[in-house]
Amino acid sequence: MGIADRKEREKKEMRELILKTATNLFIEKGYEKTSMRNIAEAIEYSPATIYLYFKDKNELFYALSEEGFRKFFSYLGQVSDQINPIERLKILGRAYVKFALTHPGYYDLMFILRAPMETSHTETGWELGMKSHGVLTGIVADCINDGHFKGKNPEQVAFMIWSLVHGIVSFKIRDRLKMYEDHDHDELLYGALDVFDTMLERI
Amino acid sequence: MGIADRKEREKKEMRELILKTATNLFIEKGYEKTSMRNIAEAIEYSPATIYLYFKDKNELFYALSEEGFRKFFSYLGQVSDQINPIERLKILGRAYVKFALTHPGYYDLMFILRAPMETSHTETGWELGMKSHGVLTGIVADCINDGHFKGKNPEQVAFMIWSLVHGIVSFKIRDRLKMYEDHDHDELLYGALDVFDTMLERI
DNA sequence: TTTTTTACTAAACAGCGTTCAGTAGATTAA
DNA sequence: TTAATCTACTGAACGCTGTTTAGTAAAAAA
Repeated sequence: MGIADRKEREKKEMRELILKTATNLFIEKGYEKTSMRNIAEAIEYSPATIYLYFKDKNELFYALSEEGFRKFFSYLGQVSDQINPIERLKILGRAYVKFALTHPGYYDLMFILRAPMETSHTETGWELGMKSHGVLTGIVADCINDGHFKGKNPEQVAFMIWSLVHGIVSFKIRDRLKMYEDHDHDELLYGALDVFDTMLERI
Repeated sequence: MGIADRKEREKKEMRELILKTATNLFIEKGYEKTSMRNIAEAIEYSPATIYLYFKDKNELFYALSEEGFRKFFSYLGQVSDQINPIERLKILGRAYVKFALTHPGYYDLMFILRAPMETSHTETGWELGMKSHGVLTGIVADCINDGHFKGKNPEQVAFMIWSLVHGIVSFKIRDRLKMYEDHDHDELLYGALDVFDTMLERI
């Protein structure tokens, strides 16, 4: 049945169009300031049409965050296969920060924005998030095997490290670096990572 | 001129009433979900009246954040006068986390929420923020005097530490601890601080 | 007592997310 | 080919948002 095939294809294309347009708008204007009407106008359809493809604004932006998680995971995948796990940890931290600074819109959506998380956050996005976290816990486990973080709970260690990089980029993304006005931000961010590196080398 | 005095007093009282009501609403419902109409209804005045006392919603919530910064600074002031600066650092971190978990609404407003920061953030609030940051940099300076963080830039060290605690509480406040569902959150948060403590003892 | 000032509000504007009855056109069945 | 059905879409509305403005009743000043 070729007609059904074509219809299905068209439906998928429309979904893609909405998603692509929404992504562009959201990257240039930010999540909160991108309205369903904005998106509708950009694709030259009525706002109601979007609701035939996405349940509501949340679902639409969950789909976006899924794309974000895909990008995120590919960034973290770039960690070199350094034998020294502490070195891998350092590289992972820098990859994390680089992702956040390169795709602040996505990062905001994924890790900062307040959005009803009840919806199980689009299975795929969720799985990729878990997988990304697995990269970190894997390296932490290697560190512990190598005698680092002696007597520490691996989950707590991983969470501590994750919090550090999240804190760094959150301040930058949400514009809370006023007290460092006279400092170069990149220098401050990567300098903080350097300090942490030194601490990692001693535990 | 007693009449002018009374009028001024009444004006101040009205401002206080709006502020107090807004605070209550915002603490129980969150910033974004508290509307000017909600506040107006609660104080039994028309929405337009609020605009006679505050330029717009931003200014109203800047006033709120000022109160937040006052509370914040009083929390940080609680750091014991331990002689060992590393110990002071640990206590400061716990005070920070405690503030954020006790007043998540304020914390969100002060450090997470996206709001036009152009307005120089109500001088008083800004000054208290700087003063709070000063507490941290002061202790860091003491640490460096004691031979810790050798060769490191104090600002970068301070920012690193601040980022860590900010990251920890941000994940909690913005509900991003799903991957630690089976862990007790408090245990995770304070456990992460413990891990960091151990690292502090070695640098 | 009359004029002016003050404190306030009703109503509107333009935006928002979302829903729903209705429709034009494509598809299918007779 | 014609009639019936189904599909994709939309106009208009609902109730919400922050904000502005013209107008008013009461208080203060003249």
